[in-house]
Order: sequence, then C-alpha cells, then structure tokens
Amino acid sequence: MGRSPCCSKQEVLNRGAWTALEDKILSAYIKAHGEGKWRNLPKRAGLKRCGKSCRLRWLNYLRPDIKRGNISHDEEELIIRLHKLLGNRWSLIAGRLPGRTDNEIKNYWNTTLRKKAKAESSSPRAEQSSQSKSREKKMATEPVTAEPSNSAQAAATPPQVIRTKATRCTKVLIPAIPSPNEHQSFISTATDPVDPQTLQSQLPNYHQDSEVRHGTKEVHKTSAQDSDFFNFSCNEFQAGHEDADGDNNFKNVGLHDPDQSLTFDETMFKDWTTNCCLEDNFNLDIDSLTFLLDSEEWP
DNA sequence: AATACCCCCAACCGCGGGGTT
DNA sequence: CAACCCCGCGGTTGGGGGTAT
Repeated sequence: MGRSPCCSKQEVLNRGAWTALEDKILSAYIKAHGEGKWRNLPKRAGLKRCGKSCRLRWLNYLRPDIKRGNISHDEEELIIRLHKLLGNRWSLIAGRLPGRTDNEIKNYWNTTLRKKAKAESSSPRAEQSSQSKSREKKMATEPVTAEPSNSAQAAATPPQVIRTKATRCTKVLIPAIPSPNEHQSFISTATDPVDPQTLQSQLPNYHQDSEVRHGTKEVHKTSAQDSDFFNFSCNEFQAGHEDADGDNNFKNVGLHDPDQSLTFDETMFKDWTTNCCLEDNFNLDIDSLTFLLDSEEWP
C-alpha cells in the first residue's frame, strides 16, 4: 500500500525546537479553527512545519489542559501500576492521567520510573549486594534496542500484561450491566491471572451482543479513551505473559469478538456508570483509578 | 576553569490502523 | 478491492543543562 510522505520533501520546513512565535501562531490557529486536518494546517496557518510536528507540539505542549512537570506520588504510583498492567501503552496510560501526555509519561518512565520499578522488583538482598552506582547507571542508559523493552519489563513486572488494542474509537463497546456484586466479581476476574475457563464461567451475565451502535457520535467522542478501558476490561481482553526472550506471548482468552454486540439503551448506560467506579462522563480520575488499583484483586 | 559525562525531555521518525475514494 | 489519506502510536534521537572529575 503506497503512502505519501508526511511532508513534502521539496519544501523547506523548520525543524527542531519551536519558537515562541510559532507557538503563538499554532495556538491561535487551533483556537480559531479547532484541531484536526493536521496535514493542511501548517499551510493554512502559515507555519513552515509539517503537520505531524504541529500536532505533536499542540498535543504535548500547547494544549491548554496540559499539566506540566511535578508528577505527584499518586500519579507516579498509578503510572507504575498501569504500566505493569498495560505495558508500554503510553497513550492508554496517559488517558488515565488527566492533563498528562503520553510523551511525558513515556519520558518519565524511561528516565525515572523504569529504574524504580526495577529496583522494587528485585529482591532487597540482591538490591543491596549488586546495585553499584555504575551498574545502575548503565542499566538506565542502556538503549531499549540493546535490551528489548519487553525483556526489561519482564524483569521489572509481573508476567501478566493486558494487551489492549489502541485503535481509534469508532464504536463504543460496553458490556451488559452486572449487578454490583457481579461487577465486583468481574473486576476481580478481569485482573486476576487469567484462567480462561473461570473467565468464561463468569461471563454468562454479559450479553453477547456488546457492540453499541446507538448513542453514536457523542458517546464515541467523549469516551474515545475510556472505551479503551472497556476494551481492555472486556472486549479486547487479552492476557499476555512474557517468556525468557522477553517476547509477549499473548493468549486470547476468548472474550474478543468484535462481532458480538449487545443491545443498548440509556438506562443501561446510566446503570453502568453508577454501578461501577466510573463517573457519568467516563472521566476516570486518579481517585477512581487508585480505588480500582488498590482493590485487593488487583495484581 | 575546562572538559567529559550524564540526564532529561522536546521533537522526530517510521509504521500501522481505520476511513475514504 | 486496492490505493490513498489522515491520524495516532511507540521507539529513538539529539540538544541543552546539570554534575562530576
């Protein structure tokens, strides 16, 4: 399949750090015209940048809702735990941390948390005996390619990583609404080391037909990120384990079937949001996530 | 004070998925 | 159905500031 280059190579484009003026122009343009159409944006805004660069600058730096720096202890813990669960799915992790960008989290992980996670995962004895400063530094600076990130994770994380499919959300996937008890057992099931049979046995209460075509755009838009949450909880649920090579061996546990859809109505949607820890607008805040992660069933 | 080294993070790159024509 | 477009993701790079020697 042919692909046109992102930016015309003949054009002379600015590269590297953005100037204050460029920032101003981009911000003003997006405020006036909204996000999107990145490819044409530079031309229309009068910027000598490629669309991708503009998008990145906006998403990672200029967006008004961005929190910068000072990652709190809570956020840090959440990142570590989400990383254990999701692996290097930075955009998904960022989606659970309001105001944080995937790039920021990725950088923070690579520079700070990876060491921490590794140190925590190794035994105290080993930590005491073997962690000379030079070794720690070496590990920290080892390029990911030299030691595949998966194997680095394998050492630092428990074996299960739920591999979600981070795709653009075009339809909302919502499971049928369990009673509060059932919901609890579902959460438990979905986060325990996966036993497909157990999982299946707990599923009868979930309608087969889980694809929502009703609710459409508004729901789609507002829950694009959070639908991923549902996906990894229910529909795209895959349990992975890493072998000695650091490869992920993902085992589909039988839940994923995009063609299975469920009938949907407003009440169900409401029930879902009230029966579980999600807010009405599906905005997961740190508290709700921490609550979820702190539950005993969480790995 | 000069130099080397390290660390952080903004930005770039290549690629894949979904939508459109 | 193939070709193409657009967008977003994850990995990587490189510049600049800080620290060690």
